[in-house]
Amino acid sequence: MAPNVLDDARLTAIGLLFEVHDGLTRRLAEQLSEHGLPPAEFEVLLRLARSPGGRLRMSDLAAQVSLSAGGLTRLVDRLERRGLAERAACPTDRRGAFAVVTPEGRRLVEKAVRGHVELIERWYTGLLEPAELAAVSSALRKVRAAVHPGADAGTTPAAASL
Amino acid sequence: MAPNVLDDARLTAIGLLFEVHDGLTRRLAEQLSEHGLPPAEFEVLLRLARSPGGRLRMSDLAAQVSLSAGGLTRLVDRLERRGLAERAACPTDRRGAFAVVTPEGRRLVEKAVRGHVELIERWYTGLLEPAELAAVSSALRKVRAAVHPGADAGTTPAAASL
DNA sequence: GCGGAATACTTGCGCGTGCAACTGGTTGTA
DNA sequence: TACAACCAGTTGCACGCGCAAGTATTCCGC
Repeated sequence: MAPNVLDDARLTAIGLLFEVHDGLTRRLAEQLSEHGLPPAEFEVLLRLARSPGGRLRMSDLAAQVSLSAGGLTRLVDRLERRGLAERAACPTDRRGAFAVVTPEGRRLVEKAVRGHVELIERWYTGLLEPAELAAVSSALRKVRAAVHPGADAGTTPAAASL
Repeated sequence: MAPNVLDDARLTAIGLLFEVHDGLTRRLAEQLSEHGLPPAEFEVLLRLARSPGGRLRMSDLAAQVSLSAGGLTRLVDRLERRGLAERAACPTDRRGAFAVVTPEGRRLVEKAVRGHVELIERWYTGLLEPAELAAVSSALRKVRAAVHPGADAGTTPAAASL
């Protein structure tokens, strides 16, 4: 084991994080595709379904799901074509638009989310002791606060002023 | 807060993991692009540079970096065009091919990796107490073992027989 | 040692995404 | 009121990727 720059412990530390992410993504995507839902579309529907009025501003949604504005435009296009979401004008700002889940979209996420959560339990949360999981989450929360501002764009008025 | 299926704690637990991943990816990609390296190409070069002889079988490499065979073929094509890697025939199996880092490729990763590690320190490892980081890594190792078999394809002879 | 199944890589094709340019709407300044 | 800077969302374009089909080689049963 050469004390090489290429073998830095920090490199393997994020490597671990990334590999876990890939692995989980893969498993979860498989299950979601049984419902005809790519992961990104599932996440958008989920976030809409959780929001008051089932709606969110396009730009807030884009920030939450880490998608570019253009990417989100087309994603919502696809959802709209399938009748899972629709757009609504923003009364206070005529530039803006809301994305809104339709009842059908809501039914679909609620159906898909059950198996989804089961898989999370099987491949992630269930593999760890409760205390272990709590420790991981608390650590990740710190990191998220640093690297992913706007994770909760549009959820709290205060968040906008950060 | 409705005790809704959509607000399951496990959902927010992976959400956290995924958001951290996105955030880190974004920051790191920015730095790598200063060296003209997309993250996937950096990772491939890094893994090659760390391997004995600077070489790895295409299929092992694909498994390690979670890329499809086709995807890796083209990624190595790009590296080859830039003179950062090349292919070598496998003497024992004429179907197979090795990807090999060139000296120039090695110079580039070694140059890029310094800033890369600095950013990891700043946005991940440095944000956590040593014990905290150790706990996270130990937990993630368990998860990886479950969800990402083949994370070390081609590194140990035993791994091939799983 | 012959024929079929499995394996290692490559290629054609379609799709989702980011980036940059564009349209229309809003806010600030004088 | 007029003008400029800015902002929200959409569209054109190029690119990287997965999937499935194709080619070449190796492995296995008989």
